[in-house]
Amino acid sequence: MSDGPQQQTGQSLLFLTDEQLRKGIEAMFFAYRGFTADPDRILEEKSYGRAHHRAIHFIHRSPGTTVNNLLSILGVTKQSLNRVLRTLIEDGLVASTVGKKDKRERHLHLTPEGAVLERALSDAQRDRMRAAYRTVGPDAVAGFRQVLEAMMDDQTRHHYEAMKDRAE
Amino acid sequence: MSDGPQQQTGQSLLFLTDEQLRKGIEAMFFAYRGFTADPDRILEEKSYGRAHHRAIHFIHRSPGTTVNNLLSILGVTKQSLNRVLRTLIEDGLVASTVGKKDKRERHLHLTPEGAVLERALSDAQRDRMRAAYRTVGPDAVAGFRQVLEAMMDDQTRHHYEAMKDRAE
DNA sequence: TTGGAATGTCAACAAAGCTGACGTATTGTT
DNA sequence: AACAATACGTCAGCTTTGTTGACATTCCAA
Repeated sequence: MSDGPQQQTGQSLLFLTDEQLRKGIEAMFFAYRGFTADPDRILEEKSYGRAHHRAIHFIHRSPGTTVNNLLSILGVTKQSLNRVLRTLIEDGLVASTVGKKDKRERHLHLTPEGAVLERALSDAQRDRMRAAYRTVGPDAVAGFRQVLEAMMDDQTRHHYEAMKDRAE
Repeated sequence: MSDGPQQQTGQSLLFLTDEQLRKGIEAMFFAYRGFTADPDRILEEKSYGRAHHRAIHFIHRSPGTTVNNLLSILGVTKQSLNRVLRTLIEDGLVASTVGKKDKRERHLHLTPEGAVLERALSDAQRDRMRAAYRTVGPDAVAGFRQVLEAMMDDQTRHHYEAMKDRAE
């Protein structure tokens, strides 16, 4: 064969070789380390971990969200999330208020102090992202986002889409 | 101002807004879950974890690598890696042989059985990657790789580059 | 009104990271 | 030859963050 099993519509399928895919896999692995490195440094000072960061991020994104909702976004068990939330509440970074309609629910908000940490974390993470984006330009960034979205699970993509256009 | 602080060379900087960057951050977070989901399922059956997967992957990539080298690629402590390596060796997936030139070193290889698991894991991970790549096309994939590479730490990028073109 | 479903909390355990200390074999240096 | 440095393995103990199981509270529907 000269062009692979699929019908070629004029463009090469060389980007689908195992070798190319393996490079993508390794790039993803190594890049994720960079992605978390800067916030990790800030978190370490305060003795928090990535789980705290994720909780803070999505509470900031969806103020008033319930524990259950946060659970399904983060994809962990409620017991695991609860431990993190408890410390954040004790430390005064997150406020938990009993639901008005349904008293079983707890609505979560960042306190002013929590918002300060959120800002520090997301600034750090955005700085690296911005530098990368600026280096490669808008077309590459568009491709980046397309691949990531195509890589998500359907359920996960649902969460992502739901949040995506909320504030634009 | 009408066009932002930087000098515009004709193209918009809208892709550098905080909002766009936040979307990229969330896309990265959600996509990484998809990225690991398929191998995770296979690993769970065998009571292994992601740490085992990473070790197997890079031993496959660099047959005969030493423990020290693997350590610096993975970015963990030797105690942590050793725990994983020990179980893989006990289970007969990895072979550790004393170095010929330097007898202090141990050279790591996958056994045939280890290669079988490696293949299963990377097939699963590649399938998803391939589907994503195919959906978005080669230009988007090129952008994806560019952004990931720009996001890495310098040290990490060094490991990535060193491995990148070994087999093409 | 009562029993089941939903929401959230507490307890105990496991995986996988970490530091620190130490032993052993080997290599390199003085 | 003596000594320091390197590579590796291991023990002990700690932290973060995931898990399952048991339980209290609240809501809703039969």
